[in-house]
Amino acid sequence: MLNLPLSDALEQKYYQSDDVVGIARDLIGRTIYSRADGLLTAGIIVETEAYRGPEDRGSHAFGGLRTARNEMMYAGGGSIYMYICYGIHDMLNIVTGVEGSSHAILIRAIQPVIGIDIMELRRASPARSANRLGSGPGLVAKVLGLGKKDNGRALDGELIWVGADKIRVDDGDIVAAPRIGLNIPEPFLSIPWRFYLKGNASVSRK
DNA sequence: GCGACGATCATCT
DNA sequence: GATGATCGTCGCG
Repeated sequence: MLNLPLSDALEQKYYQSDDVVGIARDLIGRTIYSRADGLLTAGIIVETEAYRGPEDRGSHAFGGLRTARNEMMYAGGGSIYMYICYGIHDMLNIVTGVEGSSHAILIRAIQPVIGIDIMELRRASPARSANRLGSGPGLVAKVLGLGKKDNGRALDGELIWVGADKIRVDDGDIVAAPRIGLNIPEPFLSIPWRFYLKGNASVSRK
């Protein structure tokens, strides 16, 4: 097995900013690592979506809603919020902001880097190519081996973390677009809080 | 390549 | 009882 150098985990301070949209954009090009099942997997984050706490109609915390499901959104930045969508898919979110602010970032797509063979085993049906293994929010959680059981885990380098290192990303290579799959009224529907790496083969299909 | 649709169930009303 | 921050398959031509 190749002994690749791993990037150290971003410090917790990184996640405390109130600018969830800025962090969602900054995460593009960083690597997310998982040791689920004791198996190392990692991928470059190439697509994210910001959900801005109580004032964003698309957020699970809109209006200050607080339930058993979204409780982790209020825990403060540096942990993950996981929930099940459509009864089938686990969604991986990174919580940001200070305690009580309830901002979160959905990781929509990763470009596989480490543990590609493991990711292929975790996929029920075979992907067309390695680049497509994590090209959608449900697939990201699946290939990283993460599920609702991991809700609230800290991004501290134990089970899961985002590396401090970042590949070079030109500002013009990040596209800002409306978020996917929401059924909400304007102006929230068209807010360009989805970010992705232009031309990258691992970005989710529209 | 693209649009339509069914799967499947935790969560909220 | 209705609904989703989705995905894979099917039919088309």
